[in-house]
Amino acid sequence: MRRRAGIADVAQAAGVSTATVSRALSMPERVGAETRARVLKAVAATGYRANAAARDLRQRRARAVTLLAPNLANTFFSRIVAAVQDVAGDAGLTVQISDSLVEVPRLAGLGVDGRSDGVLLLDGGLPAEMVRGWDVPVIMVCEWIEGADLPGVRIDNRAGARMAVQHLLDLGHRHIACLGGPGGNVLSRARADGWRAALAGAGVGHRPGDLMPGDFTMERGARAARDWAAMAPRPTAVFCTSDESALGFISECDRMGLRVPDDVSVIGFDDIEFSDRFIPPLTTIHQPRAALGRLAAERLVAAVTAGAALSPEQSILDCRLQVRGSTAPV
Amino acid sequence: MRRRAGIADVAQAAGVSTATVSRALSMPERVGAETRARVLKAVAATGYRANAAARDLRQRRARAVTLLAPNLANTFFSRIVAAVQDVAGDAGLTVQISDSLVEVPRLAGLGVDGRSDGVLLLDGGLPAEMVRGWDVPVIMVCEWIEGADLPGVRIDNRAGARMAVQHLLDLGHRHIACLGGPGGNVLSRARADGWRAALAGAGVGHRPGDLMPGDFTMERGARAARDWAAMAPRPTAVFCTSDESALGFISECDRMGLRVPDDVSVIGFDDIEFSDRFIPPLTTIHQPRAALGRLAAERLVAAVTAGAALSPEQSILDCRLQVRGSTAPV
DNA sequence: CTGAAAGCGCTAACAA
DNA sequence: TTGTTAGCGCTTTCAG
Repeated sequence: MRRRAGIADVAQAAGVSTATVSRALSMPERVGAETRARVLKAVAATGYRANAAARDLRQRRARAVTLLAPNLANTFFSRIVAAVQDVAGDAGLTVQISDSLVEVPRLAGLGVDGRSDGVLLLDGGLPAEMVRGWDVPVIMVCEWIEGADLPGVRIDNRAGARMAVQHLLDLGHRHIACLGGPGGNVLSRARADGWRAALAGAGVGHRPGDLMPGDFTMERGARAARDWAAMAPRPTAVFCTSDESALGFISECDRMGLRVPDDVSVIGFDDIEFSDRFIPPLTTIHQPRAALGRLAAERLVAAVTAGAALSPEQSILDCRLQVRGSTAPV
Repeated sequence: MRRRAGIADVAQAAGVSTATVSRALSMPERVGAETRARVLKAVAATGYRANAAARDLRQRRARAVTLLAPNLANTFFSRIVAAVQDVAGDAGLTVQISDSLVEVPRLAGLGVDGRSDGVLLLDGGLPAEMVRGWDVPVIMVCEWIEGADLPGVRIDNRAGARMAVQHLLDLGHRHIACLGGPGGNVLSRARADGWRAALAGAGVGHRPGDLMPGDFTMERGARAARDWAAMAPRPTAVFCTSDESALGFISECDRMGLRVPDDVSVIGFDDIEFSDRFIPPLTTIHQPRAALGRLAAERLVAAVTAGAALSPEQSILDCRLQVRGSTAPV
């Protein structure tokens, strides 16, 4: 296959300068109609396609944004990724994905190597000073970094957790366990706080063992179910800080011959795809993932295309209680 | 914030030429020890970081691969995406994601705009001539394009489907429906073929209505369950060509007061995360998604870094029957 | 071992 | 309206 045509080939074929070709393609109105036609014909004849990398270098921008998340395999992220891709794609920006769990040196270069115009950060666990070292705009999605006050898009996790626990209280439960998330994670903390606050608000106590360690995964949820079954007295309800762990919990209950919600009420957090179709359907806090991804992408794209800084505000989207079949009165 | 240091700034600070700085950084052994030290000091002092975009342009490569899939929101893809990211990242390549469902013109530019060195294509529905028009290597993952014989990595879907149906036959089922996938999709066809072949091999017949239209989604699976319930006689087992649709099917059976596997055996295809923890756990054909993504990425990365063409072979990975609780003897 | 100079392929001032 | 001329920031001959 012969070498791909460059702008010079087109210019020659059309009998004009390369500058004219460039203009005919990117600002057609500033070129004579007849010239433009000649150029377009030459483009068609040569099969010319502009080299985006060269244009980007010249214009000192990358026309790309980076999505940085821990564990891309997590299905929680997929909807967000899709929404981001959608918005960015419509704006003519490429989306690059990266794993935030790789070594810091590799990450540090990300925001400064000229290959990305902005970052969507879904991991609140990165060192604030590293993120500050990037010289492209950064927006946090879902999570946030304590003390680095970056622009962000998220829900009020603490309030969501309170709603969840309040729902259980409303059903008459008075012994409510909480299955936590990964240690150190901001969401884990906020949601566990909400659990505590709801109980305190209702004057209901809890024992040390009622806050069960977790990590948002199904396997860990299953393990928690076994631990729960061994407790005496058993909590009559459990607030799982993620849907995945709730699903794992329920599944393991089933394997132990215990029924949800008859033997224990279970509520989750996130409202992932499968929750609605689980058996029983999972009562949970709905987190609008597509909207979160979309809004974050829109804010970032706006900043990037305007060449402006991101406004530092936090966009807080609503979450809501989605009552389904996994919770019942005591 | 002051302007980011360029290679010229470093050169000046170190009292050497830009060429030497470049060499000190990328081929340290070809520079005098003392000079190298001076350069590194200057790098540290200026906070210099090479502009990757400029390097890439000069070297005429993008150090990036593109992952092109329909509907990134589909959880089926997440594991593959993660595996690809992992392999590519380790090789120093960026992963760009794109939606294969956007308009053809936008897609056509993808493989020729100099911003990507290769494509992982997860959509068998793209026009072959467009893909042929790309001038970077392309590897198909999971799906394939009829008639364009591109390198690929996948399982034998027809054989997998046969295994699934054979399992039902072995359990004594003689009236086995098939819930299909999206029309025109290569996987739909291959899996439905496998269903037909297995039945034929066992001398078991099927009626026209036994091949139910589907699209791999849970909602459609649920709808199929209602259709199935209305059939007379009802098939005693159904082979769903995707796990998602199987889960939707089972869930809807539950809502109708019917039990799986007591009232109907259900088998899926893919073995997604949730299948193992569904109630009942889903019997299915395990498709090694991480391995598929990993191998495809490895092949592509090898070709890209060697600057060589991809060998045209199809890598066929093993799939296997994973028996769980959603199937039972008649 | 090091430096000067020529680009990668394109766009943006500036003139004409 | 069009062409000329410089670069974007780096790497890579080619000399020295």
